[in-house]
Amino acid sequence: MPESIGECAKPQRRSIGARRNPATEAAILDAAGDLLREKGVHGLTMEAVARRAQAGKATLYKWWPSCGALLIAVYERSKGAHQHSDRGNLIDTIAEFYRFVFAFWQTPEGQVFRLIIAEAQSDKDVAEALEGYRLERLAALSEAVGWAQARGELREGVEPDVLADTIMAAAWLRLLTDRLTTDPHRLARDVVSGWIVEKQ
Amino acid sequence: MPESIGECAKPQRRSIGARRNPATEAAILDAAGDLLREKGVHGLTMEAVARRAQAGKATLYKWWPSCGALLIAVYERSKGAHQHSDRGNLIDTIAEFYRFVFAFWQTPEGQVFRLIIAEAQSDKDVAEALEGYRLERLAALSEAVGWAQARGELREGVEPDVLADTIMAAAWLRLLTDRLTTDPHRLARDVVSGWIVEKQ
Amino acid sequence: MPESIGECAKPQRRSIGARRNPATEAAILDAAGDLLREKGVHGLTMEAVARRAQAGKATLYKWWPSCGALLIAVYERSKGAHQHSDRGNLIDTIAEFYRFVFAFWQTPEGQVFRLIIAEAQSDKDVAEALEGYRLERLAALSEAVGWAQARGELREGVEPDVLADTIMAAAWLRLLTDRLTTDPHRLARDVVSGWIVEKQ
Amino acid sequence: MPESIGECAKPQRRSIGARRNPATEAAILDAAGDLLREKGVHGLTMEAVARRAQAGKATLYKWWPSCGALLIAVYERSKGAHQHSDRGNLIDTIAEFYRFVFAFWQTPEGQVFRLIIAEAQSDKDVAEALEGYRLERLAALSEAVGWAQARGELREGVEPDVLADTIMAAAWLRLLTDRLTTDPHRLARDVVSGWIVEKQ
DNA sequence: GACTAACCGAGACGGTACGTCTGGTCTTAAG
DNA sequence: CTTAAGACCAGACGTACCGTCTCGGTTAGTC
Repeated sequence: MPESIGECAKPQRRSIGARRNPATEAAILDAAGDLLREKGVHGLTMEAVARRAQAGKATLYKWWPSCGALLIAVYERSKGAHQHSDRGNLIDTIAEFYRFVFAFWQTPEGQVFRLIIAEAQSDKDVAEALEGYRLERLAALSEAVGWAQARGELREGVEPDVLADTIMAAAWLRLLTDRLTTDPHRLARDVVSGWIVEKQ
Repeated sequence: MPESIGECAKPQRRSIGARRNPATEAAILDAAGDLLREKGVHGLTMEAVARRAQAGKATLYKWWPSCGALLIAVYERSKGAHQHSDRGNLIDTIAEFYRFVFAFWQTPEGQVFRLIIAEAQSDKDVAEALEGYRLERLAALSEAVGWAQARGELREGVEPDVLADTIMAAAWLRLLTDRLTTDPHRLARDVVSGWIVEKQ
Repeated sequence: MPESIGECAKPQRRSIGARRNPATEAAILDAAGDLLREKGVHGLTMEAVARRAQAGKATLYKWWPSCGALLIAVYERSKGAHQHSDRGNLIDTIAEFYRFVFAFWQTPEGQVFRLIIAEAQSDKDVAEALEGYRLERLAALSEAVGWAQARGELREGVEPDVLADTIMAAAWLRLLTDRLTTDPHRLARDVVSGWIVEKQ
Repeated sequence: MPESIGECAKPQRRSIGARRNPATEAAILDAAGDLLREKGVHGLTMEAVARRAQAGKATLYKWWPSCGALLIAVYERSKGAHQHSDRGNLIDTIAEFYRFVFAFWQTPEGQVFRLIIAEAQSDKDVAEALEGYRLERLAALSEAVGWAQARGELREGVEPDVLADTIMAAAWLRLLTDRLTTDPHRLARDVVSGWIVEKQ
C-alpha cells in the first residue's frame, strides 16, 4: 500500500549507458543498510530495497542475486577490521580485541554480522563468503598471537593459529548467545591464561 | 463450502473433543521433520507442514505460533543429549563429547540444531529456548569437567564452568563453519591441554 | 489455554434436561441481532454469535442450520407487520402503508429485510421463507385494496391482487436501491392513481 | 520455491511490460464467468478465479479489488442492453421489453444480475455501480414510454419516467422472487393499462 | 434410585478463503 | 547494454470462519 507517492518528485537516476551505475549501487546499499537498521532482517527484502532505493528489481537481482549477497555487501561496506595492536602481553592484546569486536557487534552495522552467520547456515554462497572472511580475520589474530610467542610468552608447543581459533570461538559464542556485555578482559584471561608460561 | 466430502474416504484424525489430540501433534512433528530432511529449512513452511500432516493451519498456529517454535519442537523430539562418561582423564572425556556431538550434528536430525542457532539470531522466542538448552548442556559439561577437577587434574584456579564454556564454543564454531570433520581428540587436546597440570 | 479464568464468574446457562432451553434461544437471537446492528451482515457469523451468546456452536447449528436461517429468525422476532387501516380513499391508505414500511425499513431491525432479500438470491431456504412472507403481506395489502374496490373506487377490471403486486414492487425497488426517503404520498399517487375512477 | 516446473509445459501469459495485459484480463473474466455458471455465487472466489485463470492473486486484487467488482465486470461483459423498439402501442412495447429481460435474466449470464442486486445490499461499490446501470436503463425505458406519450396514448399528467419506474419495479420483483415465467404481455397490461387513455 | 436420552457450553479438528506480501521473471521505454 | 518502472505468476503468510466432532456435565422422564 504505497500510501501516497505524491511527495517523491525526485529527479531519479537514469541509466548512464551500457555500464554499471555507481550512484545506483550506492543508493541500493544505503537503502539496504537503512532497512536493516530500521526493521531488522525481516525488513531486508529485495522488494523493499528496490522501492526505497528507487531501483528496478531487475537491477537488484542482476548485481546481487540473493538476499544474502546483499547482506554481505552491506557488511563489507561497514566492517571495521580490527587492527590488532600489541599491548605488551597476550591477555591485554586479546582483551583489547574482544573490547573492539564486542563494541562493534553491538552497533547496528555490527549486528549484521550475526545475521550473516545465520544466513550462512542455509545459504551456500553466504557460507563461502563468511568462511573467507573468517580465515582472513583468523590470520590477523594468529599474527597477534605470534607476537606473544616471539616474546616467549606462550607455553611450549602452543600453535598460534590453534589458539586463535579458540579465542575466536569464544567471541562468536558470545555474539550468538547475546552475551556481548561479557567483560572483555576477564574473558581474555579465561581463554588465554592456560596457554602462557607461569609468571615467576 | 465443502458441502459433500463423500469422495474423501480418508480415515483422518478427527477432533477428540475439547482437548488437544496427541495424534495430531505427532503427525505435525513428523511432517515437519520430514520436510526439514527432504527440502531443508526453506521447505519448512507452515503451509507445507499443514498439508503434509493433513492438519488445519489453525491447528498448527494454535500450538506452534511460529516457524521457529516448530523447529524447536522438532529438535526437542530428536535431540540426543550426550551422557558424559568419565574416561579417566579430561582430554579423553572431552574428546568423547566432541565425537558424539559432531556425529549427531552431521545427521539430518542434528542439522536442525544449526538452523535453530540461525533462527535464534532474529527470533526472540527461539533465542530464549536455545539459551535454556545451552545452559542445560553447559551444566552437564561443567559437571564432567568437575570430575577432572576432583581428581586434581586441573591447574589451580581453573573454574569448570568457564572451561566448559570454552569447550562448547569450539564445538559451536565447528558446527557453524562446516568443520564437523575436525578430529575430536586433537581438538580436545588443543582446547583443554592448557588447563591441566603438567604430567610429571 | 484459559490462562486465568478468575474473572469469569459466569452463571452460564446449562442444560435444562432433554429439551430445548428457551433462555438459550433468546440469548442466541439477541446476540445475532446485536451483531447485525453493530457490525452489519458480515459481522453475523455463526462463530461470533456462538461466542457472544456463550453458546456452543453445535447448539447453534442444531436449531439454525445456516446463517440465513438465523437471519430469518432475527427478522421474524422484530418484524412489525403493518396493520392496514382504511383512510377513506386508496391513495391515502397506500401512502400510509408506504410511510410505515419505509420508516421500519430504515431502522436497524428493518434493514435486516433487505439482507434477507439478498440472501434469498442464493439460498433456497431463505428464498422459500421470504416467498411465504411476501405472499402473506401481499394478501393483507390485497385486502386493503379490496376495501377501495368495495367502495367503487377502482376502475372496472382492476384486480386487487394484481394492483397490490405493483404497489409492493414499487416499495421493494425503493428499498433495494436505497431510496427509502421517497415521499410516500407522492409515490402512492404515482403508482395508484391510474387505477382509480376519475373524480367528477 | 517452484524448484522444477518441468511437467507443466503451459505457455502461460507473462508480463508484457509495465502495462496491463489484455489477455490476462480476458482470462480472468472468462474464469469468473465459468465459475459462476458452474458453481454459482459461492463458487466465485478470488482464490478459485486466480487458480482457474492461471493468474496471480495480486493481479486479481490489483484490478478488481473485491468480489463484487468482479461480479460487475462479468455482467458488463455480457449484458445485453435491450434496444427498445416501438410496437405501435405502449402495452406491446412494454410486453416486448419484459419478454426480452425475462428471457435474458433466465440465462446464466443474466442470472448474474440478481446476484449483483443481492451483493449491492451490503457492498457500497456494487450498489453504486448498480444504481448507475439502473438509471441508464431507466432513461432508455423512459424514452420508450415517451414515444407513447408523443402519440397521445398516455392519460393526461402521466410522466414517462415515473411510469417507467413502476414498469421496472414490476420486472425486478419478478426477478427477485423467481417469477420470471410470468406472462410478459399480461404483466405489461396489468402494469400499464391504467395509464393509457381509454380506447373509444 | 438407577438409567437413559437429549441438551448444553466448550473448544479442538480438518479445511478453505481471505487479503497482503515477497520472490523472481519478463517487457517496455528512455538513455 | 543499462536503467527505472512495474505487470505478471506463484505461493506463503497469518487470520477468520466453516461445519463436524467429542467431551464432560446437566436435567427430565422412565423403569
